[in-house]
Amino acid sequence: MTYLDMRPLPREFYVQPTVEAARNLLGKVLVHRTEEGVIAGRIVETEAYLRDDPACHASRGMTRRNAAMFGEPGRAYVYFTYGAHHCLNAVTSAEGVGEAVLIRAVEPLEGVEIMKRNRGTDELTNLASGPGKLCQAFGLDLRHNGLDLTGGELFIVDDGFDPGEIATRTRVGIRLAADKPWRFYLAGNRFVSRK
DNA sequence: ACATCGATCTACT
DNA sequence: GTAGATCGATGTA
Repeated sequence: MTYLDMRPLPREFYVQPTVEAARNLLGKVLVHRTEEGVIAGRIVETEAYLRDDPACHASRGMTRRNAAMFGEPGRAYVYFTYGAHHCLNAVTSAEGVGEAVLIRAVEPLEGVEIMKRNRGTDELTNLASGPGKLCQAFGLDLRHNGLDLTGGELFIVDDGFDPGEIATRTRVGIRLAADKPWRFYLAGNRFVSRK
């Protein structure tokens, strides 16, 4: 039994208010089928980015970079930033709105050796504890922008895990709308990017 | 055309 | 704790 055999969350899952989606994605499992093998990790930290939220890439209208955010829910929005890093989002809400959930951290479950190689470290808590690290560990880049998360390559499954207590904090690394409590993580989890 | 800055990470002090 | 990497998007001229 592998996470590959499990059914991806359906499109309807992503058609819900973005803050709820951010909370509901906690505890689910992100799966990437690569040529090297299957990589999977439990989502332990997310952030919501809303349409009328100055910190959201979509808040100033559609550009080539953020176009995927305005596409159908259940697709990936991957962007490149700081000249070095990629970040993975799941498009939520409804098509044309421009909202998404940033997947900030996962607990490595499967394909750990691949992740270690991709990241150049053996330390489990340093493999995917941050959005840039997560994409590097999972081998995600702009080629995956717009990919359908209900398909068979990159998807999210529910394995019945109980996320337990969810902590709510302000988002990391933003200047605008820094007071919004739209960051969520599993309380006490050691794989989050920050406590 | 040029300047600034970013949903980050690493290395170094 | 702070600086530097490094490039695309955006704002100003």
